[in-house]
Amino acid sequence: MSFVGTASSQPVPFAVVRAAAADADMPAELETAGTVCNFAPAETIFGEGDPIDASYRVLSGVVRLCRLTADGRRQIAGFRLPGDLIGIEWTGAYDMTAEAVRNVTCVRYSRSRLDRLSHEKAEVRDHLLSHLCRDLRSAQEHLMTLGCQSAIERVASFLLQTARRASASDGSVIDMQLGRQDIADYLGLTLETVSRTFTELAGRGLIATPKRRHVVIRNGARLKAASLPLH
Amino acid sequence: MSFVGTASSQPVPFAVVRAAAADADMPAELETAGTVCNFAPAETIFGEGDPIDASYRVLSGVVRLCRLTADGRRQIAGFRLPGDLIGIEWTGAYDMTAEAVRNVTCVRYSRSRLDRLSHEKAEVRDHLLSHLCRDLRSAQEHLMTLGCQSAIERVASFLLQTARRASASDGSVIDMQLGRQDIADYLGLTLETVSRTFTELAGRGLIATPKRRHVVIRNGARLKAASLPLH
DNA sequence: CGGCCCTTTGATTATATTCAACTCGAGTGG
DNA sequence: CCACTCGAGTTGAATATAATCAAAGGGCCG
Repeated sequence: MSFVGTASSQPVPFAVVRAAAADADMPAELETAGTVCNFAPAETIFGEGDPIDASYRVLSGVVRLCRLTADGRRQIAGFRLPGDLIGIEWTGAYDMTAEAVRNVTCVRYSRSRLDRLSHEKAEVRDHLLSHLCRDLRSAQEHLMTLGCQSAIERVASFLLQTARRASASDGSVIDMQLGRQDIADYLGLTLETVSRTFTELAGRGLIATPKRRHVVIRNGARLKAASLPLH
Repeated sequence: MSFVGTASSQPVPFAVVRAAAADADMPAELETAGTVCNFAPAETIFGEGDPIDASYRVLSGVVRLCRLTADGRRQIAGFRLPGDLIGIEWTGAYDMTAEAVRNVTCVRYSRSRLDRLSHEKAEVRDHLLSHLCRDLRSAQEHLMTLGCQSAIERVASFLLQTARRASASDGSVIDMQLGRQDIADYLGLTLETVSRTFTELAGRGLIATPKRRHVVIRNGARLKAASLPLH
């Protein structure tokens, strides 16, 4: 099977998209403050329970936020893309572990500096607040997925969400960087079930999987029908 | 079977507890502002998608926050107890439906007034912010439940969480007001599965169900072992 | 006391998990 | 440049878990 014909030849860089949009409402104070730092694949940016000494803004790559259980089960609460802020919780300790999925670049804001900025500049405070609200909203959306949807619906919703965040349209190749296990832990499924579901969706012609960690939405409308219409 | 001997004779009023604690850090401005209003069982306080014209503080009773899918599936995002604030999202419309589980009393704050208060008084703003953080944290906890736990673990965790919120200790009767369907929709299970799990836990002697919507934790330690140790 | 709704229980089925084998492909070193 | 190797992904068969369908029991309300 071949999708070279219809698929655009340049993969949509899932991990670099949205930076422009997010930067648009980024206060100048945050734009200039902070230090750039890099993380290798699977490297920990901060760990659950660690005292909060810094917050980060993602510049490139994908970050996974996750929690582990005592017996090793993992739940990924979400993926953060360029433009997103992580580690801005107001408690004393991080309540999630943040890990680089593959190579990641961030801007690091020291806690004290961010506190001062958000205290002095209403613009910064509002920006952090709106991020917090976005996180809450996305967690609630995620709850619907985990509580109400079947495997196919979960994967279909996830792919649509991914395509939307990447501003990808039908036919564009999305480089989502994520392996099957990451997707499984995000969706509350096993990696085998995710794999089978990809195969099933590809068989129906709704998507294509040209190469590892890449995906093409071939029929967004039908994919949407396969996902759960939330309202 | 009888638990009258060990169970305290007065049910712990799950729905009235915590008011004292929550009120402790309640800004005086919020304490005095607003109008009291009542809701009958199953009555809608506000609906998902409605324009936000007011926020509420629960005085008594239990409120469920939920979302429906197009085909009628329901996910309950959480239950709100006295002292909790609902409808404080910063978007233009409510993103949840809030319904009274049984009789509920609330204080209603008009949107414009709350906006003004939070703008003028840092104390009020911080209070709203801390509530928002609490909501986010509880949503993330909920994600672990829905993504990682088995039916028994979910019910056990839920009961422990309920007991903690009610400040109930082993042996006290907790009036949780919730029916099996509400618990099921919160935990992402069916009501039959919830019922069977209650039966199972009661059979093991971990809990007792003296009457409808009441529950007694008989062995909190073993119940905790049956729930998922989150870390 | 009667009716209704909530809850429990049972039997069967659907769905996803588990365990296992195999395939593919990307990256590596000869 | 090609062969090799290892990790990621796919596929299959058997199993476990919860959902579904159905019926009966019990408590709370009038």
